[in-house]
Amino acid sequence: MAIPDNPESGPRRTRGRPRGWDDKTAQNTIKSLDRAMAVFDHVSRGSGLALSTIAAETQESPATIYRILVTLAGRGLVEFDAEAQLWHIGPHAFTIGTRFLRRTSLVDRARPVLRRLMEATGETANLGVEREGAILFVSQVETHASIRAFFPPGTLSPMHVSGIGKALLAAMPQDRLERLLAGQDFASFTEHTITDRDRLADELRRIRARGYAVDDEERNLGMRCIAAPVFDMNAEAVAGVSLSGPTSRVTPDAVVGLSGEVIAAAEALTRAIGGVARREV
Amino acid sequence: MAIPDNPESGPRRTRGRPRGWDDKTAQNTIKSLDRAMAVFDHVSRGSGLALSTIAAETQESPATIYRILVTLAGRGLVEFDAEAQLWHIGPHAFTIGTRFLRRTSLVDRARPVLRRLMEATGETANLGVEREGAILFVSQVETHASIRAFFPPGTLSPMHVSGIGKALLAAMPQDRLERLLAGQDFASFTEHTITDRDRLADELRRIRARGYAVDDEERNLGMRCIAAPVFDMNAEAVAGVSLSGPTSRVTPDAVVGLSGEVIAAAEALTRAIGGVARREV
DNA sequence: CTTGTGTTTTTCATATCGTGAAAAATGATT
DNA sequence: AATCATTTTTCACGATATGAAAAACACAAG
Repeated sequence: MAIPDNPESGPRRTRGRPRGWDDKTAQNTIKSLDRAMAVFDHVSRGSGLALSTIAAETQESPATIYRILVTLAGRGLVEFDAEAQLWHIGPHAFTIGTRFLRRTSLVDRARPVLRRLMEATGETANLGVEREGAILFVSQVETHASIRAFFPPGTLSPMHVSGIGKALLAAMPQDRLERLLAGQDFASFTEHTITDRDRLADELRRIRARGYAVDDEERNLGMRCIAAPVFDMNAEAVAGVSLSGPTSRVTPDAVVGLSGEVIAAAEALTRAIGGVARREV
Repeated sequence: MAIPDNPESGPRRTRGRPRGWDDKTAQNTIKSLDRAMAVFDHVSRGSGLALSTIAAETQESPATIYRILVTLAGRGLVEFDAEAQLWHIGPHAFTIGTRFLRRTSLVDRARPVLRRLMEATGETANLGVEREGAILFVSQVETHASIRAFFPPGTLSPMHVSGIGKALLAAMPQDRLERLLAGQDFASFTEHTITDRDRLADELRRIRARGYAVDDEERNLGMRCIAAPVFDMNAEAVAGVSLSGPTSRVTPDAVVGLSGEVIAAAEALTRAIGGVARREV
């Protein structure tokens, strides 16, 4: 299967581009609009909020909140439950929000995240998804170092020997986990491969606890791998981000520091595809 | 919109309710906010709009548009594609929008059911609810097959051309059915679309008899769909589960077998949300 | 390299319009 | 009825959103 990895392409009619498009330009924001959006966000989080509650929690005057809500309600972005006198997120917010899906491709969104991760750490960054009980590596940004982990996009790997695979297994509901493992034969690749079901269960517990998985020469001798899960809109783990490098650089000591970067990248990607992390649910 | 709302839900201290909550109170709206939301909506509709385009189409000054966009971008509601210099809907809009679905546990409960249905049949499984006389597809588990039915969550479809729509119509009390159909124009999508009121009545009788509905290329040529209704605690059909796939796989012969799976899934979901099927009443 | 063109930002002076305090309205509670 | 806890509305003020125009910018053409 060819992985469509289209780097820079398409129309490029760039004119009048400003220099810094970081967030320094955040001086030109409209204050009142920003505050209104904060209220919008707040309402969407809660499940039925009273006007007074919102006012208190957002530190705004009830009058202001009232006008914001009425305005948003006029466009269906929020909704008023007249029975219970509570404000909810409205249907049109859903309609607008789902329009985002039209242009979301996990792979495209992952590129900048992977690049940043590689640049921050100097190691090869990977993106993998689950396909038929195995991990399919779909995208990658390679390090510049001459000694590097190498496995091209398109590679398939059993779940129990890949960092991403273990990260996904650890983030999975129990029943689905069991169904997936039922079809596995726990093939051994190196002397470090986990081939025992109980040891894997232990490992998954550990992964859940610390938030990232490590493939410690379980697939290839001399290669270590750190991975974290990416969640979709349903808080289901749909992909994993990983960092892979030679054991000489990715030492057990280094893993601790690198894991932070990997987790941050996974979280950034989760946000970029409109996902929500398990714990936010 | 008939999504079962959990009646428990927090404080119910209803006081100081206003009289008319129609739209007469739309005098208290905030002008600038409303205009900003119009821009937001506009951006979400388009697929990549230039600042100048938005300004022209919304009749606002470029400067204003710029500030609105920068503000919204600060919250991830819109996004700026620096390559192409185009504005898009942002990931956070999606995040907020999907929170609409949390108002009901229906979607959450449906996930495992849909997944199992997909795995059992190999075809894409969908969940839809009725909203304003149309079917809103709110959740989906896609098949892995490369030839697949595709319509993203958030899609709206007239009731008479969707399997779920017909299943819901068939499970509806007569008076509500008539009220709903009154507002329909029976738009035709393919040569198989049912555009005649009497033929639809026949079809609904057939659906009631066998317990499932079939969309036989009535919406999209080459796509067949099998659907069954999901009931809430009041034995009202509040949602539908469907299976959709290409006519090459979902043949008339296959429909018989698949329908059993669909009905089972719908019944499982009915149980999962504490509903009761019509006949159990 | 210089000039020209179609963009996108920033500046700035102006009056619009959003704001909060407080009063009025409203329905639940006693 | 009277009281209370909310939610609307009113009102006067000044913060701030606004559009025009100028500046900054990228690219194309000369």
